[in-house]
Amino acid sequence: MSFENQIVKWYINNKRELPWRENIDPYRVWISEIILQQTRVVQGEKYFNNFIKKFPSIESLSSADESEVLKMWKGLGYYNRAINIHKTSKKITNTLNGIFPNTYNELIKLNGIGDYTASAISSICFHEYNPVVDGNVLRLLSRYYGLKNPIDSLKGQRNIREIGKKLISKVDNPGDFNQAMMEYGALVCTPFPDCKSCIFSSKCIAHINNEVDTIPVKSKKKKPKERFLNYIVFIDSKQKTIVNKRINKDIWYKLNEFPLIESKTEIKNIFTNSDFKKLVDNSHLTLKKENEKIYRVKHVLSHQILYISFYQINVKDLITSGVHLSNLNNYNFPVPITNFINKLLI
DNA sequence: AAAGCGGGGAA
DNA sequence: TTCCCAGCTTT
Repeated sequence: MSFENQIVKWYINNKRELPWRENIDPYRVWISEIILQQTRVVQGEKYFNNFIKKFPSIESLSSADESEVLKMWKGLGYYNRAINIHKTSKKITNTLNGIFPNTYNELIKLNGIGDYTASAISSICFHEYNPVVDGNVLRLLSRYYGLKNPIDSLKGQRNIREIGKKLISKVDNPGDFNQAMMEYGALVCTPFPDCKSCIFSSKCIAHINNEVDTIPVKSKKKKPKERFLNYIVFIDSKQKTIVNKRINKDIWYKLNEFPLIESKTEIKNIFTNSDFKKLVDNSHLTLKKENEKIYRVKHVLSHQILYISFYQINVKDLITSGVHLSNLNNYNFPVPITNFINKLLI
């Protein structure tokens, strides 16, 4: 049996029962594909269920506030995915008459949908023969064919896409084939695989040449940059504090935070009045030194290492238009700030 | 072509 | 610690 038919057969017999496989509603498939970008199935599954429960249809999603969509995304990371999902839902509802685009060429024009997602949706929902190229496929095919082009290079990825194109052209169900490739990469041909249980081990070039641990090849190695974030958590006598929204093109775009001073190194000394008068509009606030607490935490992202300090400072004056501490859970904070609030502030 | 963008789980 | 996950967008 050919590779492409063998892996589809394996998929039919071994696939996981997952909520987005209950049907092929393009809305649900689309949401699942966006959630699962750079995200493991086990992590994304609960987000998918919560998201679909909150927004059962594309109309309900399109009429929601952006903050409500971000709330469902909180903790999942790469928050532009949520913003793009919201944008695209509005476009489909308001300018495409609510009709989901049903071809690769139309899908790839939408915000947040690239080659992978357009291929996935068009193959699973509309039976188009577009091969997906994700991390699983790159790993599986580069091992099976013994390819040593770096998989993080455009050339290496284009090559594997061409191979995928030939393979998918010979199967009956392109959606099943694409999901089979990813499922096999996720369950069998993993980064540290158990080749004894692999049905392709007798034909896998990497296995035959004992190169499974060196294929796929990756070229890029970038050192994460270090940043020092100092959050000032003002608290007045009425238990109110100041909350801002991140508006710059940076991490945590459109999420909330406390007043921030970013520094080149870790700040040891306590802030003075002049330090934090720069932070807030109502600079009549005065520092009250007693009851001050400092909490430091290291938070690691893929591309940055964050050294975060929270300075909890009581102020004498009342904060105008502040947020009560018991009301903070209505705001979308990044994970390290949520942890601080839950563990130490409330 | 390269950089920027989260968070968590596994080895 | 290091790797990497159903990638996309901007520079």
